Amino acid sequence: MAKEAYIPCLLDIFRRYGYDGATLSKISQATGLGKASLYHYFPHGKDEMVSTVLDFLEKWFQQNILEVLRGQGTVLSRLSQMCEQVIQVYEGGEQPCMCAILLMGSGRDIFHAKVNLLLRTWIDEIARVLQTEGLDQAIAKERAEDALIAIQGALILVQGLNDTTPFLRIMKQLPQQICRSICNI
Amino acid sequence: MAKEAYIPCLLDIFRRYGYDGATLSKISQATGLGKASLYHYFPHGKDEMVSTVLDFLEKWFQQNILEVLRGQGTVLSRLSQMCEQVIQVYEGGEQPCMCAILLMGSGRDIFHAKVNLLLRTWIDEIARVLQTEGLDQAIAKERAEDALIAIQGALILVQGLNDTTPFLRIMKQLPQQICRSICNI
DNA sequence: GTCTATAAAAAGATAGAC
DNA sequence: GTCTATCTTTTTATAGAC
Repeated sequence: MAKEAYIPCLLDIFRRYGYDGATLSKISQATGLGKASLYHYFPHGKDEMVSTVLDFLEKWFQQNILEVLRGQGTVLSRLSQMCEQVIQVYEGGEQPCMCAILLMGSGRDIFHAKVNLLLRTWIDEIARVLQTEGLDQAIAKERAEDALIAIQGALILVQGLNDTTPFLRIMKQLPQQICRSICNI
Repeated sequence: MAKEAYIPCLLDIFRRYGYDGATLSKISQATGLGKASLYHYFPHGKDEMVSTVLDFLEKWFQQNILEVLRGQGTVLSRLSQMCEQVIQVYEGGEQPCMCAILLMGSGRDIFHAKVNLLLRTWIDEIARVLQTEGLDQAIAKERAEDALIAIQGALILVQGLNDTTPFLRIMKQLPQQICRSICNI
């Protein structure tokens, strides 16, 4: 069995318990693998598991977010496609964001650089899309930040309220919201 | 020394390391108290420390957020005052939110009810303020949710970017944003 | 109230059989 | 590749002296 097969399970565990809360015992139980087997796949232990999951998510991000933003169609259409992907990956708001998870707790020191890069890349790409449609550079960057703030904030609130409604509402409104001066002129 | 004296230090530790990452060793080092002394103040261990911190934050929230929202002045002025308090408590975006911290990790199971109540209370109070100024009930609730989403999302983004600028920008824009149809008519 | 010392439990990690 | 067994380290918790 290839170690990639365990990524969905690992992702689930880390999102559920966080970096510090995801103990090897829990991971062992969830994957059905003994601790020794886990070290066979991931010689450097938990950190390597997180790294593997992050690499997977980065690839997913490249293929499903960046690709869509760089693709064909109007700005509005591209942002809508992005939002659909976002809804998918967070399972309609049921799942927290791995980036946020890693920023809370002692995993922060280890993985901050990767999370930082991913967030900046995302912001830059949204801003680029808005700019190509004539939006001022500074405004475009702020709008892109606003988009990520809305996504991350909605995911947090939804976790706290135990109700995904606000997340789905925000995702529905986001495309119009972000390119408002472009569409409304 | 009363145990209340250690609350700021405990708050700092939990915000920095999260529930699972905040070990007794770290807490011992940060407070300058031996482990046995910690159990003298908090017989039930870490959970009681978190509970004490949460009680403190709840009181702060009552006195500095709810009080302001229920106070004198225009809607815009009250929301502005709220935002100033928010900037204070999160130290201009440097500090993460204790609610978000507790929602990520295994502390979630223990403290979710308290976090949930606090978030709902906050939303309800903002919505109430907007309603008294004639805003439709459903819209007011969505706007209140939007406010918390903006705050929480900005705090996450700022942690990821290591730059508090977006948080301060969001806080500056928030009052106008939230009561826009009231002010713009 | 604070400490030292220590115990008990859990987590992280490895050796070696199959 | 997976396991049992074991080991080390860390974490949690307590007893008892001062």
